[in-house]
Amino acid sequence: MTLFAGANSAFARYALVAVERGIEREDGGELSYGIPPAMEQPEAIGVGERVEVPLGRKRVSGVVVSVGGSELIGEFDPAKVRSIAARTGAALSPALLELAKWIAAYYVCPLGMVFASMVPAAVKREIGRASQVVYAVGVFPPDLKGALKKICEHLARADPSVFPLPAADLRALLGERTMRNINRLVAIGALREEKRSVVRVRGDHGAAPATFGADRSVTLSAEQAAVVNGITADSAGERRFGVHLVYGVTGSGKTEVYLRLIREMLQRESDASVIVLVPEISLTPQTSERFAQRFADLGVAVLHSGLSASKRNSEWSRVASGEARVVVGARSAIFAPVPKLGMVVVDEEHDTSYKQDQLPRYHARDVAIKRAQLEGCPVLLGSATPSLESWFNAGAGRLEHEHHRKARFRLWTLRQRVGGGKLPEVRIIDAYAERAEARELGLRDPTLLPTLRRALFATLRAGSQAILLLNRRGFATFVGCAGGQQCGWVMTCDRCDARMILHRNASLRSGELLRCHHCLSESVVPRVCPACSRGLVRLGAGTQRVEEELQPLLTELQLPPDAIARVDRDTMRTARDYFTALGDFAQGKTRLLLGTQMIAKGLDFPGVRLVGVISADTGLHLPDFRASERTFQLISQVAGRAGRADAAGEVIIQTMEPGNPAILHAAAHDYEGFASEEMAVRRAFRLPPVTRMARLMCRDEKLPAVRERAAWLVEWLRSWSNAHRAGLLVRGPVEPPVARIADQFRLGIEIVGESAGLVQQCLLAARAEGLLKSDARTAIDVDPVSLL
DNA sequence: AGCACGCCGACT
DNA sequence: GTCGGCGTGCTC
Repeated sequence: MTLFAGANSAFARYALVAVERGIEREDGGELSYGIPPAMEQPEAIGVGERVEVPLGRKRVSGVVVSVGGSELIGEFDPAKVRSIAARTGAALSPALLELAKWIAAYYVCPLGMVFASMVPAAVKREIGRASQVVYAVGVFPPDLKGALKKICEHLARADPSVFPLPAADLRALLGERTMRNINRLVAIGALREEKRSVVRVRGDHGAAPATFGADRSVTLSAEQAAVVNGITADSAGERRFGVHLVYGVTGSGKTEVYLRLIREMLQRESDASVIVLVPEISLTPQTSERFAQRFADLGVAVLHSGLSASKRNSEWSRVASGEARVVVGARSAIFAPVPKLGMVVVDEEHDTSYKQDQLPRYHARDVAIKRAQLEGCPVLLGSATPSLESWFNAGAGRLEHEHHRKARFRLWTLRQRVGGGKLPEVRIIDAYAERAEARELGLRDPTLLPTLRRALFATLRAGSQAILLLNRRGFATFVGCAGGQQCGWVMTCDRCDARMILHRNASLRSGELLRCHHCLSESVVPRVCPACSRGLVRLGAGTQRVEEELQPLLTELQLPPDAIARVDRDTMRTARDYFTALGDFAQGKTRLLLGTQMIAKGLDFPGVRLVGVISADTGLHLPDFRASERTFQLISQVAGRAGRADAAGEVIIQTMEPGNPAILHAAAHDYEGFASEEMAVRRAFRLPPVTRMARLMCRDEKLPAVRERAAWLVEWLRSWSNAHRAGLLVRGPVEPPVARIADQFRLGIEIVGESAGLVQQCLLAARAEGLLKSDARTAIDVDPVSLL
């Protein structure tokens, strides 16, 4: 014990801080810091508080995970313990802290990284927050005369609840044109100056005008009422946590069910708030407007990627203060700091955008369930095409012997469209057969085959609207030598093992360029084949190609070229572009919407009579066990856009595989049939949701290095499973379909187990051994939504 | 994630 | 002989 050891490093209290860096150690990676006594005024630092701490020569933010005495230093050299630099912002609630710990453990990721993504950057950096001087009534001195006396009489008469007031409001109240008298009153103590922290939003001129018509609270159908009443009853009483899967066909009025239940829950608990998650892409002004109108009295906050930093920060504080009791937002809105959680709604729960593809790789639906469990409230999962995970958890489509695992979700079904609307008629077109027909008609390699072409022509001529889906961007997906087999040259990316995609671009002299969709590199299109100097072919149509093919059709119909809107990632640079395109279509300004999966979701367009799927096969043969499920969902979702309300709609699906079960079931609007067939496949091959999976992806610039590391990991994981009798299946190293991206070779490892717990234990053991961590060379993905 | 320390090739 | 490559490990 050194006498002077404490001279500059001993503190009365210490804190463990999870810093927002990728520090990953077996103990979790929290670092110990001293708490300077002066910092604990007026209130002691507590668990969950956000702080800034010195780390190396930088200052980083973090969250206090525990406070205590010098025992928190552990083995670390006490002389090296530094002091917390600052307290920033409000503390995270105990439930959010607990949630963060669960995410860090379940998704095998550093706790600090979880905190980093729980609070938006704008909120952390306090963008738009300023301190504002406000005035409160002080003590009036007895012997005042003239103007000052009058002002004090005025202040005494005023409603005390309006204070403290900002300067401008105070001047207005007192009818003073300048600050002169107010400043004099401050000087003598009749008024007190205080500082208050406010978030100012630049360029915010109040709520957006309601341009989409007033939201009317309609009478519920018997089915809807049964669901609302059932869930209301189920979540009453002591144990309110429960997961409710609302499976309802498109147009069955799921949203109205959510709205009623939200109202019910908020009425039941006057201090609670509700979080509504929607896929980023469907968070349109129309969506948020519906909530904003229905819950205008309770306050609605909308969190989406299009918000300015200051707006995001102000919405966040409206949520935290309870001023907004309904929060609508995409994935990260599940971390909204509501004072008390009354319910969570996850709309379109099957949507893969709920899974974050960067660290921490969490699934917002599953985080929502965990948060609801921690806070003791119900969760609603809604979809017309539930993920097989949720379907399985709801006990639907299970075999007899699988019922020993009790259904964790309650299933609620809406089978009818509200207002008696009919589901659209779907026609499957054999693309192979119709191509022959097209050739006879003299059409050169068309993307729109005769049936769809005729239907589209008729629809547009009749003044109706149509939607065309092709889930592929660009003009052509294949640029190669016209010599075919004799030469075989194909344009590929030199940094990735993938073909480059041809994009038309009018601003270029050549009018086109090649782009790699993996590393985003670009290249000019060679004039001739670099290998043999023959010409080039451009095959495999994308949305741009369809757009070009549609132009003569529009001319024939005497429609202007802008009667069609192409909606894909290339044309929609910002959220605003997307909203504008959908808005124009909803108002009938555009007649034809052509796009990728972006157009499959979103809002209802009553004027749409025809939906065409140009190629149902695009995603069908990806080497991913969910390829069928994805295809089924995409076709079902886009087909649901046709003919709502009173008018019947038509859907035409072009495919090279007219007998494919995913396509047949989607065409028959038969989710349950599809689910039971697909579940049989998953069962036979021991794939999720029957089992649980985690996937590791190793990356390295050098191929032998990845091979060695992946092989070594596979070995270790297998021997761990054997030693612990975990029965895990470790598959790999598996070469992914694109084996090299941006000069990084990739190799995957799939870990499949009977339960999530077994898979997690294995990963945590590997991490504790120091063999596995998420870094630039290894990605850990628990419950992956894509294996590509 | 940064940023240091530390051991092997082409330069003055 | 040195300058510098990025591989490995620590940051309280």
